Amino acid sequence: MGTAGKLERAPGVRAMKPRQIREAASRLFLANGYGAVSMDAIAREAGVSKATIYAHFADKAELFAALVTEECARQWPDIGLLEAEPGDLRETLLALGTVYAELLVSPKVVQTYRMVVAEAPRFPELGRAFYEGGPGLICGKLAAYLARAAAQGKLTLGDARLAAQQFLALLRCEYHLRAVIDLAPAPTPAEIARVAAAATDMFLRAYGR
Amino acid sequence: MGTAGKLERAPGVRAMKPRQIREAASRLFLANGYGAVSMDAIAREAGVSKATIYAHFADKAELFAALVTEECARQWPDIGLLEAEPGDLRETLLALGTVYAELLVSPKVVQTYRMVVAEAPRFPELGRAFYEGGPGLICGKLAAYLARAAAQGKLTLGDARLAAQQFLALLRCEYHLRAVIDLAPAPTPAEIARVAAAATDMFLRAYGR
DNA sequence: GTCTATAGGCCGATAGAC
DNA sequence: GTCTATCGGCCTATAGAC
Repeated sequence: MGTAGKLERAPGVRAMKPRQIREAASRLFLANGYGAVSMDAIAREAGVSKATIYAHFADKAELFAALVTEECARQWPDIGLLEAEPGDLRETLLALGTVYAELLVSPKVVQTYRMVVAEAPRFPELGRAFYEGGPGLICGKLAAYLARAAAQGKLTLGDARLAAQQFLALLRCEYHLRAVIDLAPAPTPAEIARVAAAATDMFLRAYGR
Repeated sequence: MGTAGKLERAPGVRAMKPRQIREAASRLFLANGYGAVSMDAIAREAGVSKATIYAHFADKAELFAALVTEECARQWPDIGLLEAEPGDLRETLLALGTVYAELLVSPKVVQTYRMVVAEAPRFPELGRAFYEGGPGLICGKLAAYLARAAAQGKLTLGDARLAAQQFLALLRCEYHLRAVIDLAPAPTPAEIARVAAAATDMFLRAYGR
């Protein structure tokens, strides 16, 4: 590491420019949208020349699609609690509900959602990437979890997938809408907790035993 | 009408160009987004010169804001059934649910939503216009309706506003998300009916007596 | 791989005639 | 009010040196 051979480079420095480009472009696109961001602006923000960008990405559309797709896969963590065997149902739903309701109004997710919605007609792959990396993924896991809980007699349900969609819809609620159309203010943690509790209550009153 | 005086014009012809501009711009913005539509394209589509557009609108941003704001106020009809005295609750919720769930995936509403979401950070007035002309309006009316029904002993609820939000959230469900991110296919009328029925069921199991 | 320089086009907005 | 003509600028993308 200290003595670099002829053909070596420091690992952190290798391919540094591409990373700078990705980060700068990602930041600008998420904040300003596809149409309002120029390649000049990205080059300036990344500290490289425009030609360097074109050495790594065919054109602006490809750069945009690559970055947003990447972002879609990255921002949905922390649903491990749905993998475990169903314990106390209310507790699990409340915990999942709080995490998910919070995530749905977080700046990163809101910005990514805006990009995907705005450009979905012109970049169809973004819609699929967003859905499958986010809402679709969690909905599938929740449905499986609910089906297992039902098999254990912890609740009574007809269609597990529908029930999962309903629970997630209750978490989306008005706060998500207000966040994506920029209607302040953002919900406080207390309001998030209230929404998660209300969703859990309603869900268990409908399907609990 | 047949004999036009010196200073008269046929009423349908008066101010025809401005209307052509509005219609053409509206169509193009809704289909392609703010950034992807040029003033040249609008002029071409409207059959007028660019200078004529600038005689009626200060600049592109003002034209866009005016049209989208207009569109926001226009597309939420048919909630008269919430003004009447509460009759059969299940019937009313099911009827409202069907209309609303259908509206939420209609092309016009989906396109308007995309515009508002995409440009909300740069045109804050759009978010307010959309919310107050659409979801906010209907939520307020539904909350009032539910409160009246509760006063008549038809259901038991804590917070009417929260309950209204929950019912509307259940109607939004996954179909709205899939529509706005362009994930085909659009739900069939049968699927819409199923969603409305499921929302009504869940709501009444939670709050009905 | 990365730069500077620039091609070539389209954009928003305006001037001035009618 | 409406047009034609045009300005200055910024945009995407590339050529060519190193």
